[in-house]
Amino acid sequence: MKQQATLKNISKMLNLSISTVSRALKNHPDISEETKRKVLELATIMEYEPNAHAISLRTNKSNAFGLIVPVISNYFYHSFISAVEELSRKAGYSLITLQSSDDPSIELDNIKLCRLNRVAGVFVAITPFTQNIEPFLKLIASDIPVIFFDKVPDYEACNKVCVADEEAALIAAEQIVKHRKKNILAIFGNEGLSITRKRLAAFEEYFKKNNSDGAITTVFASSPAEATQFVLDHYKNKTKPDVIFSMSDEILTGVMKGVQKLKLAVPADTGIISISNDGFIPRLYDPEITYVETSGYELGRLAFKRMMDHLDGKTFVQQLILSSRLVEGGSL
Amino acid sequence: MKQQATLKNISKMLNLSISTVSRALKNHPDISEETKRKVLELATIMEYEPNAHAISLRTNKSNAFGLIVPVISNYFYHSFISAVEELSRKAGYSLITLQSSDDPSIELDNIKLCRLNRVAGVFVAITPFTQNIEPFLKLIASDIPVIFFDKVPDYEACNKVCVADEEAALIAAEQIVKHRKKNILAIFGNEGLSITRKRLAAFEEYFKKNNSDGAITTVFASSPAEATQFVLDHYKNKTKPDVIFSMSDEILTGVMKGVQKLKLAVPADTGIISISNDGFIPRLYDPEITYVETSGYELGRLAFKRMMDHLDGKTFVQQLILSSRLVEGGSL
DNA sequence: GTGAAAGCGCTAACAC
DNA sequence: GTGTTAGCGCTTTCAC
Repeated sequence: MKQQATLKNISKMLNLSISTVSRALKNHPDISEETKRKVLELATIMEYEPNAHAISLRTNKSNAFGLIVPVISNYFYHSFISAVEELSRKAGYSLITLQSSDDPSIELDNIKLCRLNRVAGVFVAITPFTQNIEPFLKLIASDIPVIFFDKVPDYEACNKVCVADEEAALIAAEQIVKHRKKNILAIFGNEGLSITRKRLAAFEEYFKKNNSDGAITTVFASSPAEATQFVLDHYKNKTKPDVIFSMSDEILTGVMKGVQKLKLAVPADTGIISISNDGFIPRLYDPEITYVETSGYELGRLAFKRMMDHLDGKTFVQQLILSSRLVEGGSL
Repeated sequence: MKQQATLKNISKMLNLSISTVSRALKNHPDISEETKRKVLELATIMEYEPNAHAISLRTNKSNAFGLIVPVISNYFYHSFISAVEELSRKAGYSLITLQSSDDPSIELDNIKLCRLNRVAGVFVAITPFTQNIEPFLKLIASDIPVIFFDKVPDYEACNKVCVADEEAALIAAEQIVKHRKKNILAIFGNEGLSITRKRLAAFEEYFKKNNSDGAITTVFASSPAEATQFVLDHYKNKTKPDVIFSMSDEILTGVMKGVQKLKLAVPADTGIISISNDGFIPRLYDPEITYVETSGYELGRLAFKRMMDHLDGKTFVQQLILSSRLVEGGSL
């Protein structure tokens, strides 16, 4: 194995001191042009690359961010990860990706790993079961900024970036009313999640205010299969729904399976509208499903910007909300 | 900000030398029980955590793996990443995830990053445009093992783990013959990719040997939209295909959109069979699509095992193939 | 304009 | 059983 290029052995070869070489490579004004030239030349030949660990040790900071998500293989998170990775690399940082598998104790391990690696900052979406956010506050106290995204704690005094859950539900409700649908089957996700509660509240609120004559049937599906079953059940009734609202991509996959099973024509037999991450799922069908986008990729960009601002000294607490937008398919 | 617990300041507080503290924490037999007890107690109180960078600097190895993929948001790779992350964490390693965005020059940067961070090993799926694998060979020469997966170079003398492309296509062909389909529309991906060539060759080979009376129409779609178009075109003909073979999840999404547009009944009007990563896409439809699985998650497990074996000294070159299996839906 | 030395946190060879 | 020392690669202060 070829020996590593270090300041030490470059300096030896040129009969210079280590510090001179270091300064030459940093283009320090003290060093003569002649010396700089020689050093640079040899460094290039030897493919000198500074040792990241040595630098991290000195500065007690690494050139890496930590990113903790409940699961990587998720409709939403891999878009987020993709965005953050891209921006991190461009800014000269690496990204350490960690998943908690919805387990708070693994999450705790992951926090510890971030601390061990003295990461420059942490992006985190907490698990549905995370109760205690003390460990995160301790990270912050150790001078490691934490940006919560998507699944954020209720605790106020921390940096958060979220998609506009209320707004997304509201836009969907608006569309339903605009298309004069009267008999709505609204399928939400797990009732315990705050995302469900928020979207549900906004959805119902809108109808209370704007459409007293529409009948809403609200159900909660904790899996796509349950969503399918709800569709099958409700279209057996005499009074069939004329539109299905789906809270998420995951629910939508279940809904569409039901729709296919019953061979319902969309939008003739029933309208469909969904909230979706990047529109991947809604675009799988024909006609494409009309959806309200809450983009993981965009959220990643927003979170990254917040992180960099924080590192630039804008350390005040901020809670950012990413706007949603309607993408028309042919399903309404 | 609270001061970090280090060996140095623990030793000061106990009036011991740094090395004694170090040894006590490592449960070294030389150290007296009494001392060990005292040290351990204080270390716990102070929440001592060894500095990963200091250790990496000494050993010139870090506790992290590098993982380079063309894109994170991909049908296949995020399952792979998920598996490798999980196993890495359990083995005490972190995972640095990097994406090359299908750009060899970014890939080069990523390799460099792995080297700077002195990662313990690298998992890599190369971009479709990677010509020069010298940089990877240099990593290996610097004592950093490289495991190629999925998209691997033609170069022989390196460690590779792949899904069984030939076998997968063969199993699919077998099913088509078994179901007595005679008029086959076979849709493959980008003709330039080796994965396409392999699957195509195995597919055609099988029919040449086993079913001289079946008519195969082979087309290449470089996007789901093109696949959709192929379906629309071929079902306008007098002699309609009685089965569609789709080479990948990506193609399948396009195929199914065409099938929905034409309101073809599956399997009555046409059979469908696909090769798929984890079955996520095939299971979205009703009936569920019969597919041959080439699991990214399983491939991740295999690659990780190979990496650990390599680190354990089994450094010989190996090329591993992950078997495929048939998962029956109701589409044939 | 250049060099010597200290120190980041940790480990291990070598005293005693 | 414990301490001293040197060194991993780098930066920076202080000398000259």
